Amino acid sequence: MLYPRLPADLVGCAAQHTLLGKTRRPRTAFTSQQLLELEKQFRQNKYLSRPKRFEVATSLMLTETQVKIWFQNRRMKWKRSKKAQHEARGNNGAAVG
Amino acid sequence: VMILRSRFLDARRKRRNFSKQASEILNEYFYSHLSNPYPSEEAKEELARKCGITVSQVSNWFGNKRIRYKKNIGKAQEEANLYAAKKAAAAFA
DNA sequence: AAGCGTCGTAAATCATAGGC
DNA sequence: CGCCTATGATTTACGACGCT
Repeated sequence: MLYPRLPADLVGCAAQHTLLGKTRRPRTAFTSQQLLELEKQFRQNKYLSRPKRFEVATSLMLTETQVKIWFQNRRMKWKRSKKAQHEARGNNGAAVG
Repeated sequence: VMILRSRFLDARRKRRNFSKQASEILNEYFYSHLSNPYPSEEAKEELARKCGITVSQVSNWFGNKRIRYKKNIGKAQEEANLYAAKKAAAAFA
């Protein structure tokens, strides 16, 4: 079902890891309240301490792993947006080609 | 309830479809690398330049394409044949 | 070893574009 | 015009690998 020869492990694992006994957590739709609080925490700290992570996870009824992953993803998004912003200044009207 | 997530945060999601030519370039790359449709960072940069879009957009395009191709092999096969034929024609020219 | 970091990705979902 | 599918972008969740 996957491409015959992918970079080995890249997709290979994602496709059938269920055979390893683990089940991937279904995609959760975080509530706006959860998102609001997570964003608020992120504005204060880009990285969460262990105790803070527990506190946030508990109050939002999420697992600590979900909170950890959310922060990891949020940092990547933050980085992308900073990069995009940076690039947008450099050319200020200049064409690419 | 939380579906109210939209309406204000999503004005950013304005998008335009890529040009016909850009789609051609991306599809040609995809179908000529079907056995490993994972362009390197360098390849993505070149595709982005040729298509006049960003590297992130190239990544998005390949992510969407891989998934949607797998989800409909039969239908996509026609597209694959189309591009294979196109490639063959180009080889003769 | 444990554990969190980034990077690249799958898959689901969102929101709009565009055809009819 | 509204409905519907195509399509680009965003959002969760991981595997691989890094470092400490």
